[in-house]
Amino acid sequence: MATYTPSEIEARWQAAWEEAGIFTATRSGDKPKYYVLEMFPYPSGRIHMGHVRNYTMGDVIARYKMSTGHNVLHPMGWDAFGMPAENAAMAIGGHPKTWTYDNIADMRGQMKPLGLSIDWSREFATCDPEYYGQQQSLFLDFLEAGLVYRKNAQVNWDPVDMTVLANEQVIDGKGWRSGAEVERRELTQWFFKISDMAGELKDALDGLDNWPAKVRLMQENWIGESRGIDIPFVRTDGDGTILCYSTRPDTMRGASFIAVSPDHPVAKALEAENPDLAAFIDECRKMDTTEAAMEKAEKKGIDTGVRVKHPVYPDVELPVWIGNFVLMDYGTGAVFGCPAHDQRDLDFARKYDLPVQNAFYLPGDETEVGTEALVPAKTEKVHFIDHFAGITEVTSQEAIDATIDYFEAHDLGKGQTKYRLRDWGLSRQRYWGCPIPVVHCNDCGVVPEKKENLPVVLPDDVTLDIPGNPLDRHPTWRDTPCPNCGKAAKRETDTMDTFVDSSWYFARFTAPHADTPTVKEDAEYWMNVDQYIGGIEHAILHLLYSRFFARAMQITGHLPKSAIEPFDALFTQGMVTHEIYQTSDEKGRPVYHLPEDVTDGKLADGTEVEIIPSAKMSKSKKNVVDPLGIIASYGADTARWFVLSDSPPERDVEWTASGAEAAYKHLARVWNICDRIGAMDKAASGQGDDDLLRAMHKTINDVTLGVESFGFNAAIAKLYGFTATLQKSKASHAAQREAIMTLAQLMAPMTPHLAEDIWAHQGGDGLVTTAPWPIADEAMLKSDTVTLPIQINGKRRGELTVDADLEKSEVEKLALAHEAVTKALDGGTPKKVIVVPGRIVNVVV
RNA sequence: GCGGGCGUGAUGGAAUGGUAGACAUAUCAGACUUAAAAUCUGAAGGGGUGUAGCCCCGUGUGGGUUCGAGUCCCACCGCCCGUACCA
Repeated sequence: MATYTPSEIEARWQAAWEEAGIFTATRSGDKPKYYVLEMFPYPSGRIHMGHVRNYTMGDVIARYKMSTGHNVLHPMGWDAFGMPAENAAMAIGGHPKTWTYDNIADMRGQMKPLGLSIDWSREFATCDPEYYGQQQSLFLDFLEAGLVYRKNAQVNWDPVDMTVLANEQVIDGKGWRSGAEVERRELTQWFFKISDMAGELKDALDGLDNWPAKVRLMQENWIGESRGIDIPFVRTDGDGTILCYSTRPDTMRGASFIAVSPDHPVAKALEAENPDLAAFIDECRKMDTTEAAMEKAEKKGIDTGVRVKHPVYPDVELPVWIGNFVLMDYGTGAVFGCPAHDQRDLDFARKYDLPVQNAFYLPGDETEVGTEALVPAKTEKVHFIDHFAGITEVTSQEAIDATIDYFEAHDLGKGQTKYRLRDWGLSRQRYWGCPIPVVHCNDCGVVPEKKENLPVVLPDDVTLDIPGNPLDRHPTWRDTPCPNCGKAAKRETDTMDTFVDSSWYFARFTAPHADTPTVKEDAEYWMNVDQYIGGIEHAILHLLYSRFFARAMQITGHLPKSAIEPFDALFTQGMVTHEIYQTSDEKGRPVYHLPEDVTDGKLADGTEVEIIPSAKMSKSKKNVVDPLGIIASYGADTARWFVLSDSPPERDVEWTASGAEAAYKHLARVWNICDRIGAMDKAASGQGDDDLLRAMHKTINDVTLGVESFGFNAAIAKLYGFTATLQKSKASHAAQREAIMTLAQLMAPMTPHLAEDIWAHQGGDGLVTTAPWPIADEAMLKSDTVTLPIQINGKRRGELTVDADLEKSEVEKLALAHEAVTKALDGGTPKKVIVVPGRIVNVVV
């Protein structure tokens, strides 16, 4: 008897697919198109089981759609710019470009043996000048359309290394390399005007029916639409007004102070003359720039001495404080504090001994606020105290609306809809990114590079041995004639955020080598992405930026209007998690190690590593398994089968060696069944043909539903069950042959090589990959009888087997006659009987 | 801090509000074998008991809605993701 030898089978069928060219996507009118895309990988150097799982899922969908008569586009590329390449260059020498392209070659080589149905002719890396040159062209179009602008923004500044740090490089407020206390520094930077589209981006979420509800909710909260009011507070020193934004103007009676951001013009103006304020503002600038750090920091403030008039009670004066918790980017950078009805304001007021006064009570409970702010739901009715707009007992929401009306009527303020979403800062003070194609000219100012001069190519002759952006100190690259006047000028040395690269790659895949960003016919044919698959960690930023880009590309004529929501369906798979292995160098700085270099918590030289359960780590304490080792031992089909069967796609993946072994054994079992059926007497009669075929149609139905709903693990469980049935079957050759060929088809999206081999072995027509998906016969799915559990008071007490189409009343009669029921009733009558046809009977006694 | 999610046997997990633990791993028993491996068959949530049966408990904790809750609601605990310069 022959044995299952995946290495031989897999190489053979991959060659067959290649020769048939079936994964090369071309526009054609006779089939519906289907574009399936997995979030493209960062070329870190080695693929891991998480990648295998991600791309196998996409491959299952792509292959399934191919066999259901679709013209499938399934491309692959590389998100190739970013910090790790620069870090590698600093740590081990060499050039980011070499490191990146070497990694891409390695990873491509590791990916190909998986037998993915990828159209490799469309492959590109975002660091290819052919790609980022088109990105520069897009940038110039966005600039012309008014979608890009410059403004000052703060960055983390390392005063020792004299460089800008990413948030990730700031650890407990200190630079990761230098250990120096990080400061904030203001730079002029480029921004995309995403905030102009905030309302639209929020409203369009409603139409994304095939996105997970949690992602839509996260985006909605992130965009953060709020209805409130801008209220100018008049300064008592006659020096104009301070504009505050509030979503709770109804609590105005309880206002006891104004708090402005340390970056607010009022604060900046006073900084020069007041050393105490300057010291406080300076302290605020020591904090790193992340929202989490700001929110978790102790709430502090300082009185500026400035006073404003209460807009409703002009006799009341409110002090103006600088608060470290007020964000300049949100609202107007100034708020009024109402301690009685906001916990943060209350804590602040108690700390600095500011007045606390209720604006309302709960009806019938006139307790003054103590240590806990009174913040009932906006839908709850509250009793207002002496409200200026004349309202008494209404809900907070009604009070807010009435107050805004009152303020507008009396010209005290203006109702505003604001968003939490800020503009997208795209400037990065780094080398390994897409150069921003503008030139700074002393005479003409900021001048866009001419399109015919694109791409602005990154120079290769740089070194990363000293911190900072080497483009800043490049001897010649920076010097360039002004595109406008021709005089000597200097290039912008900032590069683009890598999120820009990943915000339109899906559109580029439709015409990956065109000399324009997109090609109309291709974009119109292939867009949208029908199924997008990726990690939940991208739920907000990447997906929101891509949605913005699709709109901006539509405005600038690079995408059709139909593609402004570029992803029709989204599936978020579980995280790719890792342990981090760390040691320290002589200066106490962290050094990281690959899992394959760590054995029992030690390096080869015996050094113990610290295992950090930080950001993205492995749930299990086991090391990360190299997919190549698995493929070498068991074959790609085993790896694919296991990563799909192990856990539900939306959860984190965990590898177990025994699971892989079991997957291999199962595939070998299927192969052996195929072998046995091939050797059967073709003419011999058998028993149980009908049972086998019924089981087969049930399995077709279950697996089809499973694949369509991303229930891959459940689909595989059904395939296990059907394999066991087939294994024990004594049916005729014809029935068993039909069963094994159907089994091969159902397994084909997951284990395509094995499926092809079985298909060929049984004399199937052509390739199983292109064979039409089997269709379940409805008539074979129905069964004549059904077994219903009988519950008494919700607890299972017996069961009843009845004809499937028996009347409800008849079922009830039979149930009441059941021994367990008569015993429980003890001669009495039931309070209630619930019969759910085909499901359950519940008797309440 | 804030926003979102998750929590079920020894383990990964299954379960349109309707028999909790499918399927798989590990375990145990049996068949085959001189033996082992491989393969095949079967058992198995915990506890009790009169042991082919029956009863009690059981899906992080505590409440609630319902004829019926792993599933829906509220509160809490733990973990994970995001938090705008990691990708």
